[in-house]
Amino acid sequence: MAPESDIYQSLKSKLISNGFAHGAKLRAEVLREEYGCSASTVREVLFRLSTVGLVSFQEQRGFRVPDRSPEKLIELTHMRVLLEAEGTVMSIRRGGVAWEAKLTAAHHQLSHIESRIHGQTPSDEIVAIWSGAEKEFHETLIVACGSETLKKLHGQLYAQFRQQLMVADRDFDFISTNIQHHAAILDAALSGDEALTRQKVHDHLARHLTGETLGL
Amino acid sequence: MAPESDIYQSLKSKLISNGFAHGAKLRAEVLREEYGCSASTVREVLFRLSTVGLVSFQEQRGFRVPDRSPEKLIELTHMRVLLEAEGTVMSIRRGGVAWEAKLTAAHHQLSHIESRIHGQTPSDEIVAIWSGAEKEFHETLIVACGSETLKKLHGQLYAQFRQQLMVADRDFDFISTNIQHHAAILDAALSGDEALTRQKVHDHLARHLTGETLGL
DNA sequence: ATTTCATATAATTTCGAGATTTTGCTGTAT
DNA sequence: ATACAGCAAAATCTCGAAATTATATGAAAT
Repeated sequence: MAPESDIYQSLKSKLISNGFAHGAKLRAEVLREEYGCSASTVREVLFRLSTVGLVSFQEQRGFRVPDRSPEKLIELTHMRVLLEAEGTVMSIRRGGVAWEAKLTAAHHQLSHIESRIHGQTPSDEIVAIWSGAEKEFHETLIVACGSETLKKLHGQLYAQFRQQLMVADRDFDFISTNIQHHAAILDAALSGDEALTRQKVHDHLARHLTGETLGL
Repeated sequence: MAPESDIYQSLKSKLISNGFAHGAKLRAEVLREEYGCSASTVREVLFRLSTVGLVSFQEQRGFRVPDRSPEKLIELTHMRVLLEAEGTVMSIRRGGVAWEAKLTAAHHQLSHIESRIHGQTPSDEIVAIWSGAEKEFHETLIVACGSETLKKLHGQLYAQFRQQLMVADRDFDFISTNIQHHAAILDAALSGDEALTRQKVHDHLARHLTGETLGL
């Protein structure tokens, strides 16, 4: 039998990879069958996901997938820039060579995948791999910051960001610029230039601050 | 019968005002009686509180009140400075006169209470009033920032910060410096000097960045 | 045709019991 | 004395059904 934590992870990744339509109702009775557990168990999971912003909840009106909104994406991006820039600078200060090695490795992986995608429309599987590598790179940036609080907060924001972005749209034109952005962040971090690093983290996410990535 | 949202609020405020000992076990069966509902309902509430960091949860081992730790308080303070400084600057830019008036009002209230406390050891009731006013002032700083995401995040952090701080300790010696800090933040904000405002927000919280407020 | 109200249907919320797992205790062997 | 196994007690987790509340349907009145 699937323990509740598994259902939590499974539902979470489905929400983040846009396995549900935005605004769709999430009925515990329906999801119950898919996971082979009771409705109460699903309900608990949905409650937990609602407190971290991945599911919206209204009393007596059940659970829903949050709607997409340009404002929300802009706000989430803003917070990501704030936390990621701060966390990366902290990692630079206290991460040492071990962190630099980890970051270089994460970038190498991501870079490899992105150059494969470059130009063509990738398969579902490639998209999933890219998502994992992109997440890994951005998590590695802040992994040595020394603040569990920052990392947990960033995790919440990143998940909501992904949910808003709908990578499933397959608009991978941005990949080529992404390659340059990620390289620029890596170079700045390795050089130890804190101001430059902050700038490059900001530049990488800046296109989400205008609403253009949501078709505005 | 108390709806679940009431139990959530009630438990939350009890956790924040240190109505439970740090590290204490939170058994659903016990809390059930206090709120006159079933254990399952309490369990759901505890789950929700765990996702926002006010309750710690371990699989098959139940719920606990998070332990106090200097590191945690330092991390929470760091994040508060980051978000509160940013949010206040955003409020300065887009809040207008209406926001300035609200902030002045909130400060006036807080200032009044703090000058009454000054020197003496206050009663439970006064502490509760002060807590409310202090929360109100800091929320007002960021209320006009325009980002629901920032406000929600800050709310989570503020709650955890309060839980760590244990105001119940009644060490109100800091009140006199607090009065000056709050006034300095207000003045800086009203003057429109963004850099100065960031500095004053930082200064106000700086004493929590050393661990001294946890007896180190 | 639109609104209002009563009814029927469906969804949500609460509950307490049964199944599972952990925890504490006791006796035995090293 | 310490370590370990087995047993008992207590706590946690899961479940499905009952109670409550929202939503949809349709009839009557304006």
